[in-house]
Amino acid sequence: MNIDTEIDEEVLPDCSKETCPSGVAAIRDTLYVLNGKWKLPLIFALSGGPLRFKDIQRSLGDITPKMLSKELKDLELNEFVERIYSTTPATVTYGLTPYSRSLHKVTRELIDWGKQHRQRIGASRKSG
Amino acid sequence: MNIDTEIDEEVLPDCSKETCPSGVAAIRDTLYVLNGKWKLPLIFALSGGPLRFKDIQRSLGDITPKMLSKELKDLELNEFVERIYSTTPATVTYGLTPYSRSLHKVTRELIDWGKQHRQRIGASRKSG
DNA sequence: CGGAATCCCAAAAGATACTG
DNA sequence: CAGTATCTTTTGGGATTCCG
Repeated sequence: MNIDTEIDEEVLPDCSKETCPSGVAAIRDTLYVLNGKWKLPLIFALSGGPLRFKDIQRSLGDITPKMLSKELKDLELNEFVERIYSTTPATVTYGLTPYSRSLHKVTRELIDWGKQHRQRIGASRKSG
Repeated sequence: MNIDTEIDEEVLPDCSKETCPSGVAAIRDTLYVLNGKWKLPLIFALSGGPLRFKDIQRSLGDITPKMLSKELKDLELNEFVERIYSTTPATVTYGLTPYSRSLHKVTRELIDWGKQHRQRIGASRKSG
């Protein structure tokens, strides 16, 4: 726990210009911010309303507290998630920011695709 | 290059049941198949038509041949990409399968979001 | 050009234990 | 409950070399 908590993250990768076509660049931008195994599931888990640390953990199934803690910090930095302090009783919950709502269609498509893909896998495993 | 080329990958993670809500599970399913830095950009890069190895490399900007080779294999296994052999001249290209088209809306949303996010970042860096 | 083989490093992620 | 600290393992990914 040092004083200035050095944050040297780049905002976005440098694949923006003529190095790669704009579509590829845009996808890479998105993936850069939403990278890893947990960020999107976590954001979706909060879409029903703010949750406490332990409840998020349960929603995600098997994330370790260390990972969850780190991911929450990342998402706070990128303004997708905010801590909500409440007194009586003194608890902290994590909720989505307005900006995170811009991800709604992304998560929607990911869910839809995941569902149909699982069906496909199930079907193909039966039929051969 | 051994004989049986052991493939022990699980088709999908086991977060499917009551352990986590269906939306979270579906997102995790999707992310499990499309994980990493390169798969989605790669699929999108091929959406304009089949490309050769070197051309894909150029499209993605800076992927190493080793990574590209690995990612192409992964995507072949999951039936998103297929090799296309052509004679006269003898070349190999990589093209999208019909199934990969089911990802169209996903990539569309990722691109849209990436573009608007980059704008937002640019704007906020100027104003604040 | 189209890759495969090898080596190496950094980041991601998991296990476990611990504190307020 | 809400995290933090340490440690270990796994994966991602780059550099380089080599071969058909």
